[in-house]
Amino acid sequence: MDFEQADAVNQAIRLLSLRHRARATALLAPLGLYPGQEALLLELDRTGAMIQAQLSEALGCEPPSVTLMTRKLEASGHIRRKPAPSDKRASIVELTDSGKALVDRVKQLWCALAEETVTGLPAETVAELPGILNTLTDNVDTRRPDRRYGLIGESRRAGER
Amino acid sequence: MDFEQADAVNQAIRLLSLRHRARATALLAPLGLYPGQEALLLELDRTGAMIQAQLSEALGCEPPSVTLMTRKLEASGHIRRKPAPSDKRASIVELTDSGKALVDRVKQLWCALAEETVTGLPAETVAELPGILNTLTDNVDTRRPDRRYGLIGESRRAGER
DNA sequence: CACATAATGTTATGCGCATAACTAACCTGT
DNA sequence: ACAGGTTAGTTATGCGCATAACATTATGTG
Repeated sequence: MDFEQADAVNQAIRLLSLRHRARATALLAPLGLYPGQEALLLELDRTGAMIQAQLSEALGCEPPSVTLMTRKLEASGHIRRKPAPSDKRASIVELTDSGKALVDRVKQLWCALAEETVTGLPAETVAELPGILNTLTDNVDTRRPDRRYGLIGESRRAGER
Repeated sequence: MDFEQADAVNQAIRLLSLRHRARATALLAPLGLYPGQEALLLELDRTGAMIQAQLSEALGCEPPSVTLMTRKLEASGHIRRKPAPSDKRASIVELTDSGKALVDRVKQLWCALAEETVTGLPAETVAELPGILNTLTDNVDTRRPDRRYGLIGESRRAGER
């Protein structure tokens, strides 16, 4: 692969990151949320109460990031943290009523953003999109155990058909 | 579009952003570069010396970000800033010899990263990838003049075939 | 059981990126 | 020629994310 093509790919990913995040920031601001926080709320809504370590795993970010996110979301009243009875180190995170209400609004925004994002693409491409993006992600993922070699069959991730 | 699909798209973009950037960070670290800086160097290599405002435009980030990036790259000796003769407000940014040497190494890394990223995708998909990503980007781009409606024909960006 | 090792979470620090507020220089139009 | 608006750049501040270093609790093995 020559540099032109490589740069086209890398640059496109970089710009998409910037713009998609910027758009998400703008949409979430009226709800008093910063980007990244919505992912935490949605995960709690999807899976239910869980420990921070699980959140870190699910969100794909490091424990210190989760510490800060949970602290801020707790301060704004959308989540609650309580000690885990079975493990004195861990704290269980769950949505408050305020948080549950917010999630509904976030879901709407999320649909609007996704539709806006894929506008103009053929339906077929849209259908393949999550799979393609997840493949790209897995290819550069150094967090999960290295399954970059010997990946058998399809890579599977949340949201894939 | 229902929430499941929407979330699959948004989440995939978010994770790809995180992982691709993380991988770029790891690859650039041995060169003493942080992610984002490589884009500035590559742009200078591609287009030649330019003013910060043009860099801001080309990189798709805000002027204050360019101020900091240029300051750090200047401190590490890869670029040089000198006053523009025709405009006392502006400063011209250009690569130093050290910077030019670095660019060659960055280009190699960039090719390796892109190849790693698209591993396992059919060649046809790889060929369409920059176009798809640029469409997504344009769809959520609030920076450029709003061409989200009435976009005629193809959206064109650097690197598109 | 004791002790080494692992896992959970926190604090400190640093980078990229953003917005807001500001200065200095450069146009315009009248 | 000068008043008003625009543009180039900077500083200050804040968020998300990362890594490093640390304290605390769990756990598995001698």
